[in-house]
Parts: sequence; C-alpha cells; structure tokens
Amino acid sequence: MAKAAKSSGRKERAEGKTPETPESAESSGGSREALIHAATLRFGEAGYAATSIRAIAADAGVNLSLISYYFGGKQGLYEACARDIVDRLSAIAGRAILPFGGEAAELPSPGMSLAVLERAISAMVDFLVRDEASQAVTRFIMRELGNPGLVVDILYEDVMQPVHTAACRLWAAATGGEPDSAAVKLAVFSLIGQVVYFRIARPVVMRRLGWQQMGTVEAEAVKTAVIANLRAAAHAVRQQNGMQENRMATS
Amino acid sequence: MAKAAKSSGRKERAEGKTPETPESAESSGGSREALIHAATLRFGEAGYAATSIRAIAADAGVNLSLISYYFGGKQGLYEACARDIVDRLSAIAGRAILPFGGEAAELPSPGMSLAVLERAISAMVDFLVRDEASQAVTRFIMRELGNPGLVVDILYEDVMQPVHTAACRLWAAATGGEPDSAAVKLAVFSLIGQVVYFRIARPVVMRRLGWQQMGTVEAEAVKTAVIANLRAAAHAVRQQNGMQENRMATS
DNA sequence: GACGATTAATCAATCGTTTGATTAAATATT
DNA sequence: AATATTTAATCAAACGATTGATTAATCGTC
Repeated sequence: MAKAAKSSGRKERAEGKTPETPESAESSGGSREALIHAATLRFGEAGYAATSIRAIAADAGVNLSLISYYFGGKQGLYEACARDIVDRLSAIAGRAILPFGGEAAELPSPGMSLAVLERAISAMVDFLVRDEASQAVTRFIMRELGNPGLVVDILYEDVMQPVHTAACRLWAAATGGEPDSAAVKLAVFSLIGQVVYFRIARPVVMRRLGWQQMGTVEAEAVKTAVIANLRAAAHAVRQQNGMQENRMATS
Repeated sequence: MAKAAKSSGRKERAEGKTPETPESAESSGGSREALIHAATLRFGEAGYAATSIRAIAADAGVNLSLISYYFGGKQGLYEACARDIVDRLSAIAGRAILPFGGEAAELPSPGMSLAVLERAISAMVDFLVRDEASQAVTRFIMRELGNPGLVVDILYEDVMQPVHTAACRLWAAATGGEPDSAAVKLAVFSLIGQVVYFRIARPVVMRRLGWQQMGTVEAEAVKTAVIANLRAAAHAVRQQNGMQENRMATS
C-alpha cells in the first residue's frame, strides 16, 4: 500500500540502481531466482508478516543483504514473487483454456464446448487439489484475496478475467445463453468455486471422507462429483433455454 | 504449543491463578471480553503474526499485561478467540440445520428436504457473503485451514462434521441415496463450496459482475445461481436413482 | 583496477513477555 | 462494626530477542 511509494523513493542508494529483473536472466549465480523460489514457498506457507527475510535467505543459501540488493527490501521481494506467480499462472491459462474459449477462438459446438469445460475442470482439480507444489501458490493468492491490493489487480487482469471470460463463452455456447449475462457469469463462478473449495477445505474433506491422502483415485472422485454437477446444471439451463440435447455417450 | 506448559508452570505468582474463563461471566470490568473481541477482529484481518498484542490492547482499551494475565500470552489469547468462534458458530448451526437433518431429527419428505437445503443455502449466503461482521470470522477460519491444527480439529468436530452430516442426510432424503456414501458427501461439499467461494473470491466476483457492493440484490443473485445448481443436481441424481419427481411450483 | 556480486557486522525499531507496584474488592479476625 | 489480611485486577516500565534495513569491506571476473 504505502510501500510502493516508499520503495520508489527510498534513498539515493536504491534509486534506480536496484538491478530490477536483470534481463540477462541468470546474470548472477542464480541468487535472484533462488530468493524468489524460497520466498514464494515461505510467504505461501506462513504469510508475509510471519516470514523473516533471514529464513528466506537461509533457504535460498544466500546472504541476507542480497534481498535488499536485488529487490530493495522485503516488500519488493514479495512483489517479485507475486509477479512471478502471475506470470506462471498466466502461461498455464494461456495454453489450457484460452485457445478454446478466448476472444479470438472459434467457438466449438455446444457438445464440444461442454467437453472442453469438463477437461478444463479436470485439469484444474489436478493442479489445485492434487499437486502438492501448488499449495504455496494457492495460499499466496488466497491471502492476497483477503487484502485485495495491487497484486489482486494484476492477477485479475492477467489471469482471472481472461480465464473466466473464456469459460463464460464456452458455457454460453454449451447451454445457449448470453456470454456477458450475470447468470452465465455466476454459473461459471459457481463451477470454479466447487473446485477451489476442495482445495481450501482439503483437510476437512479428507477427514470427512476418511481419505488418508489426496491421490489419483481421490482426485478422480472429486472430478466425478464436480463434472456431474456441471452436466446437471448445463442440462437444466439447456432445457430452460429450449435447447435440444444431443445425447452422446457420456464416458 | 509449548505455551500450555509454560503458562501452567510460570512462577509462583500466576501458578494456577490465571483466571481461565471465569465462570461468573463478567467478573472483571469486561476486559477479558473486550480483549477477545478486539483480538478476533485483528487476528481475522491480518493474521496471527502480523498482529501485535499492543494493537489489540489499544483497541480493547486495556493494559497490555492483561493479555498475559488472562490468557497466559498471545498464543493463549488466539486460542481463546478460536474457542469463542467455534462456540458462536456451533450455536448458529445448532438452530439452523441440525433440527432438520440432525441425528435425532425426523427426516422430511424428499421435496421438503430439498426445500430445507435451499433455505440453509440461502442463510449461508446471507451470513458469509453479505454480513460484513462475518468477514473477520471467515478469514480467521480460512487461515486456520491453511495450517490445520488443534483449532481445525475442534472446529471440525463441533461444527463442520455435524452440519455436513445433517446436510448429507437431507440430500440423501431429497435424492434417494445413501447418506454415508462418498458420492453424497462430495455432492454436499460441492454445494457448500460454491457459497464459500463467493465469499473468498468476493472482490473478483464483484469486479467481474460490475457490482459496486454486495447488497440485497447481489446476494439474491448469488442465491439464485447456487440454488439453481442445487435443484439441477438433485434432479439429475433423482433421475439416476430412478426417483420420481414431484413437480411443485418452484418459486 | 574497475565493477558487479557477495559478505559480515551493525543499526534502530518493534516484538512478546516479565516485573514490581498500586488499587479496589472480598474475606477473615478481632 | 472495625480492622487486618488476602485476593483479583490493573498499570507503567523495562527486558531480551528478533525484526528489516543499512553500512562498509571483500571477493571474483573481465
């Protein structure tokens, strides 16, 4: 918040001298990347305030002062992590759903649109619920959503908004609705929400289901449940919109 | 963690004298309650590490040392807040859904069971998505879910497990299924997840929908979307279970 | 030798906690 | 009833530890 102003007008020292994102990738011995990697894990696990830059430096195996040297301070390191996460997620989304539902994409048939959505949901479950490596990223984002600021702005513009818009176009194509209508947007949010919740409430879900882990079979069960809801909702909306179902063998 | 042992074996002074939960409610001038109230807000907003006990004491208008005096320290105060939240939520759940789907409750007809679930979802949206006062509580719980510990254990046993079990019984009664089956449990989790997500991703949802606030009409739109999914899913499962629909005017 | 990268040492600030004293109320003793 | 004793509640002050940040010196390479 007031940190951006502070980091820009700090002293004379860091004034424009901070090697902000050395374009030449790994100019150093990788200290910069090691710091971002270690910091993303730490920040994701415990949050900003609970994480000390000493712990991050120790994890990265570099000296404490390199944080100020490369990022101007703790806040700058945090923002670099956020930028890194946004870039990674943006890259994933760019090749996952945008090619099918993006602005420039040719929309598939209703049946195919639904199938594309189902595969997207499936991939989302694998990433969010199963992949252990995504835990830190997920928590990082959820924490930001708690105190919406600049990071959420960027995340929304670069990732969430494009993905949600693409999903809305697919959903509208699948059910016969207006892609920009509130009903479609809310329906898509509901769909996403189910998956996200299985990530957030994972310990509760596992406990209630008696699961010892979240492996292949458990993730498959989650997919089945969410996709069943997706199909049921699509079917209901189709009928409401007077759309004819093209019965096809649902695997 | 090591705090429990420490607070019990402090010195001679507080040895067993720490007024742990003075049964006589407001024995003091309300300092204890003021601390819990202020701490719940602060902890909920910024998290444990980011909150200083000085800020809490200032909010509560009491002296700093009273935190150690009443709760043995910061950790003890945090746990007292968690206990307080669990108690409040447990009381809400006790009169919201347990009377209809609880172990001892007489299960309503399929149609009525669905209606009860719909009303429960509606109340959940009002509390989670609309009520501003619930924000701190919600964040408090989500943070705990991130690092599941003793608090999550208690929360699960006293609130989540009973509520989810009751909802499963209602869902099974409404769709004709086994209340203890994995499919039913996951379906109910999906339902809850939709509502919770609208709370977590509130800033994103509002932005995407172009909403300036989350008032009555917006909450109503969310309810409509989630309940539509509930009905669609119930309809699909009913058909799959060879259950006959009793068409009734859906408002 | 110039310069970017790295280091150890140190800074002031803030943290949670502890201390000793003070006040007011309750309890016991006379 | 009056007095002495004990207890609970509150406070200001200080403590040691840790925090993020900064400084000046060193290293390695071109």
